[in-house]
Amino acid sequence: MKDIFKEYLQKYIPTTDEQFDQLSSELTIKHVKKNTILIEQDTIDDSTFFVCNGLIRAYTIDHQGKEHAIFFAPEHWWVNDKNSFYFCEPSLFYVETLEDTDLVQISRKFYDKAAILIPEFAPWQTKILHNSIRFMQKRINLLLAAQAETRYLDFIKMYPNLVHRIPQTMIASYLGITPESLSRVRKVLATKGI
Amino acid sequence: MKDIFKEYLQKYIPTTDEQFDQLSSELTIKHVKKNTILIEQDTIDDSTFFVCNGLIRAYTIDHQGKEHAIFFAPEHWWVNDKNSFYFCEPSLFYVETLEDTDLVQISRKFYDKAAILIPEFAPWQTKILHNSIRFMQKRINLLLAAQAETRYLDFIKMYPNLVHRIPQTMIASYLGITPESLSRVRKVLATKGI
DNA sequence: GCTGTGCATTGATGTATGATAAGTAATGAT
DNA sequence: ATCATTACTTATCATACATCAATGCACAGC
Repeated sequence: MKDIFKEYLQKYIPTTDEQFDQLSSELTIKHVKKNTILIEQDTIDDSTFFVCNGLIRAYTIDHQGKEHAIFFAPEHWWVNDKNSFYFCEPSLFYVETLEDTDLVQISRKFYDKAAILIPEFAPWQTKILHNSIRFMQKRINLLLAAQAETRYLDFIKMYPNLVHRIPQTMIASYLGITPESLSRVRKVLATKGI
Repeated sequence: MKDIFKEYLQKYIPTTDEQFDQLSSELTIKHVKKNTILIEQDTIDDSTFFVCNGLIRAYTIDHQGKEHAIFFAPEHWWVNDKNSFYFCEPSLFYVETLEDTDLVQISRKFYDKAAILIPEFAPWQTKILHNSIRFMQKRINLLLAAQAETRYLDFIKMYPNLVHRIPQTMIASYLGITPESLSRVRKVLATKGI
């Protein structure tokens, strides 16, 4: 399983097998059943997960008990709660598996070691952060500007292969609408020929 | 004006006057009148602005011609469009002054030079990125979970000193509601005693 | 095969917010 | 100071979406 992570790493930044071996002790393989909670809301956990296979969702629960999907993470995504991982404060959301998932648990130490060992590591992580910021800005703009149908169309365009792996209830909560509304949106789109 | 930026910098990371002088050539002082557009949507501009005094807003215009505030930036904020600044792609939004504003225009080169000259610079920037991500996640969660009144209350809590400097139309667009709705929300809150 | 449980759909009804329009207050220019 | 422009409020009506409740459907366990 670590090999998947190694290959992924080597795809983006030059990493020798020796370098990887030195970092390897900071990595833990986990095979996790569907519907397992990896990070609890309001707890402190500084680990990051790399998804080898499977699917993860991050979500919050509001005071009414309603869930709101913050993001989904399929294969080759990094998952953490910045509040907890970076700032050592209570996490803002839950992180949970939606499928049986193989993942690599990465300690905070890994980042520090990797930054020293591999010169390209830190800049690459910076790029990932920038990417995530522009992604979120796009999403905020959609939530402000577009209505349900547009948001759903954007979702299936962005994640064409996830639409059928994620329950509609959760897609609805990602879009900020109820499952009923999503169902109606889908009905309208179906008459238009998707 | 560069002194304000220098003091700000030295407050967060140890920077000698000599180090700062070496970077100074990558900084340009600008005094900009109210309502001046600094970055156009859909153009490429890799500069970052540091606000010394004044106030800036970033916003998009949708296909209906409506404006949507992405964020506001008062004194001591950094402003850029990641798409343009980091990825050299067309910017996602406009950046405009809401008040007469003094700012430092920072070139992309500044970042590279500073990272070499000052060891703490890159980690500090990483921290700013992480902070901005958790801020945006909070905002997404609010847009998904909360209704107008809660979002407005959160806004005035977050930016107590900005509420009276930003026209309500723009606050409304930040919250994802119409100015009329904001007016209604404010009326209800007024009867409750703010 | 049944039967239960969890999602998705559908319909009836309610509500927060949008759209439009018009009035008032504040701001800025001459 | 006056007038023009912009910003905010108020009112009415329209609508997208929520809520509540019922039904349908699929799959799991027995």
